[in-house]
Amino acid sequence: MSGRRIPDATVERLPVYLRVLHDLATTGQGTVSSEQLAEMAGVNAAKVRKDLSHLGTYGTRGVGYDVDFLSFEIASRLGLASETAVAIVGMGNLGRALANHAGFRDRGFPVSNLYDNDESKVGTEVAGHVIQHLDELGAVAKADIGIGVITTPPEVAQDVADRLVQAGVRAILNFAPIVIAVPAHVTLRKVDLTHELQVLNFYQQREGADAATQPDGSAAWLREI
Amino acid sequence: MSGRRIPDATVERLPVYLRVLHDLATTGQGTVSSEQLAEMAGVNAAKVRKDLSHLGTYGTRGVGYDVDFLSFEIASRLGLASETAVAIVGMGNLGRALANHAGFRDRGFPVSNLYDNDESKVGTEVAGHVIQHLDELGAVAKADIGIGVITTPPEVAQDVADRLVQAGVRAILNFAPIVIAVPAHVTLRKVDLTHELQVLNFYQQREGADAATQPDGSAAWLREI
DNA sequence: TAGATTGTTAATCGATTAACAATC
DNA sequence: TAGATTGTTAATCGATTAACAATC
Repeated sequence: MSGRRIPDATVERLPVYLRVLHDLATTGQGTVSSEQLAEMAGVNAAKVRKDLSHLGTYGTRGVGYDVDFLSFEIASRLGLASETAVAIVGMGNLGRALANHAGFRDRGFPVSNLYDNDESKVGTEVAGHVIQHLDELGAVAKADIGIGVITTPPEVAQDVADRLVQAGVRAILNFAPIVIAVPAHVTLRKVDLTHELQVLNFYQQREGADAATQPDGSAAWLREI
Repeated sequence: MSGRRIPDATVERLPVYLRVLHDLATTGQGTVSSEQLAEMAGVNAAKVRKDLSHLGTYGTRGVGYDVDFLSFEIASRLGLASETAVAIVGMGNLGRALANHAGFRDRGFPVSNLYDNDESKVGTEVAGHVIQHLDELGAVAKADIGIGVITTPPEVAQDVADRLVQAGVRAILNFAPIVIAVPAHVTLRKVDLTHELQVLNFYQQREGADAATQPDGSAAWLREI
């Protein structure tokens, strides 16, 4: 059944499936089973079928899914039929790296505007774009920026978010390591690099602790005392 | 009750709480209620108390949590008592930006090694480190690298992951837009920038559709035909 | 027809949340 | 003691998974 509301957990996996389907299309494979798609996406087959069932009944029993057709349907659901312009605010190391990241343009997210509040940077070029002053953000027509990316220091991130919202931006990707607040109609996601390292650290350490735990539940290091 | 196993969802939030607690410590605030911590972390108070209850009973009824003490306990659980060295493989735009990212060192994750397979880059310096050839990865003693970061093109990401695992690295953060496989004892996380934009695009678009949906359930655009 | 594979059901598991007794 | 706030319970919700009838 092609239910109306797609679960959040499923939405998170759609880009992964799309990526795999593109790879399959490149190799010329015409159809794919949930089994193979699952294998390549790093999930299990039941989850793939359940996820896809939320989009519609696009598979053929006994055969699988048509790679191109499924690819198109997922892209449509993700709203990738048209390009979405991206503005990056904060031209430090990360901001410049993202501005130069070819993957954005290639995947339908061309970088259209770069901003900073540092006068020495304003007017210089990065990745073919002249850096504008943050104050010019309001001059952009509402529809011109689909997604705002924040790569500023945390101290100014909330202010930048406010300005983006004021300028009509309704989707924000925040790289600044701070919790920012936006109105309900704005979609916010964050990428916190240190956060990733800390969580990795936790599981790595726990894995080690588990490995050192004996069947009787006592930790190995206790024996070394 | 300080249960042994911390739920994944809680682990994901611990770094956020830690960040907030550090900010509070900086302002000199001695104790914090679950209410305030929740507000600052962007979650609800019941979730904060539930999360913290998995670590132990560190709060005081009627008072709240001691900022420094709780901060220390969370940091301990995340394994942040000692530093964890980070190696970055792939010295493109993103790799160089991460190498220069001061936030890593400041948070206990000093960048210790940089690698690339491009001979023209090997031997040059980035952020005070000489870039080494990928082939030298195996020469690193097991304990020297705590976390490997992959910022290569997707085509070589799996090979790089294999080499990191071979070199004894047990935690990997993958920025290459491809699903990579690692042995069970290795912890893997990924950051896919395009993925983030695609998911943002989905919700932004759906938000628009929701706004255009009338109370009776019909979409607004139907009326415009 | 026989084999393959989907789409869906239902059981299970984990996460969220409100409510409140415990207690500082 | 009275007010505040935790830690825990229990209800609810959403996600995962195995199993299998439907069907190509």
